[in-house]
Amino acid sequence: MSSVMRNDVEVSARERLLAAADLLVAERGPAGFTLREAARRAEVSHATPGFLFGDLRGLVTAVATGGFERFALTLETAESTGGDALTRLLSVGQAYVAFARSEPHIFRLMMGDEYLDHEHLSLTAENGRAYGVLSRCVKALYCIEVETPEVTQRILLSWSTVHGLARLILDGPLREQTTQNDSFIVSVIGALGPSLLSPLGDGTP
Amino acid sequence: MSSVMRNDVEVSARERLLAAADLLVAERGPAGFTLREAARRAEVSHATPGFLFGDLRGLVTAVATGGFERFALTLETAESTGGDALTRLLSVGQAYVAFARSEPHIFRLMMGDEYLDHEHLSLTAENGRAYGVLSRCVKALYCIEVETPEVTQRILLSWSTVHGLARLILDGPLREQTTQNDSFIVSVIGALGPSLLSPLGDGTP
DNA sequence: TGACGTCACTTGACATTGTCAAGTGTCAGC
DNA sequence: GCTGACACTTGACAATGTCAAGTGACGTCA
Repeated sequence: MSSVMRNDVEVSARERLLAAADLLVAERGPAGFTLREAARRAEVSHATPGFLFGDLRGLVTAVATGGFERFALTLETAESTGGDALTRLLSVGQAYVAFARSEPHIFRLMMGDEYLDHEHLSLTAENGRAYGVLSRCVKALYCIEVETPEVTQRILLSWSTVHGLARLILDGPLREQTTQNDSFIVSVIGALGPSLLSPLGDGTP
Repeated sequence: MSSVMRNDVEVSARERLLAAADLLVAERGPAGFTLREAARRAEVSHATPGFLFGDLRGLVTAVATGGFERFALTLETAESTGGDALTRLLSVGQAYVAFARSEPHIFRLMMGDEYLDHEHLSLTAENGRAYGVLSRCVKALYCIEVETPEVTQRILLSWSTVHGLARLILDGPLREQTTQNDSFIVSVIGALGPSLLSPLGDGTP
């Protein structure tokens, strides 16, 4: 029996591994992550991660799943802060970038194709929740219920912009700039306004 | 002597390694890349990559440098195709996404923070060339010579959008969709038009 | 009560990897 | 002919992911 008492509750190897892996990814990033180091921190034998999660991708995918959960929650919270449709959409965009900045390695892991097991992780479903938030905000913007191709275009425009901004900030190009303060981010996202407010049908002549 | 004749010219171990590494990254991606496999393909000993490029990051960084060169060339070509300022900017945006789609692994490597040796690679300089293209296009849009903060905001808006679109297509979220055809990409990038054409000063009240 | 089986791991082993020290052969210059 | 630099190669090491086999606690049924 290798389960351990912590705060008077028995914590399974699985839970300890997941917690250790989460911390390890947050510290070193997906590339520096190691099954054996996770095992060491969780105080289990070196083969336990493989036994419990199948393989490296299995554990990493489990970590990503937790990230998606927090991510969706963050966006949904931002969505519910009120204001008009555009305000809410911009809030969600800021929350998107803020999440990426607060958990850079986890975000990279979630959005990177290389480490995840796409068979096991229902990536579309997980992203679906984030997409749903954006979709609702954009539809509210046009007081429309269904997602026409033109609405999809606007959703993807918003998604691309905030996603790109997040990645540029994380992955170098915008890393060192003083541009990382919030007002800069708000400004760039806000510049999307005219495109979002232009009548549907523009841009697709 | 381990240099090899190919087409009557002597090819150094360095060149063969670089070519092999390039191909290997293109095939397997940065995560699947291995020094020893590159050495095998280049028909040099297993320690040669380390000897010539310092370490893993050294060789990977060299591969990325070649990618940046092709990337900048692609954007500059798109810029020079003529048309008005907005047309040129949208062309550059499409070229940006097209490059990412044509060399997905190399693009991921170039834009990923994890594998590159930022000390050795003048990333800012390399990105500077791509940034320069965008900057010129946006400044032309407003018939302006200097890059004011408001212009910077528009440049970053454009950059974020095309970069985000590229990554969403590469890294999952938009992967399976039929949305990958060119007209879809053109449409999303084109939707940026109203924001870009709105007078400077909008969005920053 | 005791044999049996299952669950949740652990132990041990293996091939593969990045890296480093030391060796080797070739060639230019004196 | 000798020396030293150059451009690698050889050999070794610790670390990693993965897999087969072992282990011991626990529930179940005879």
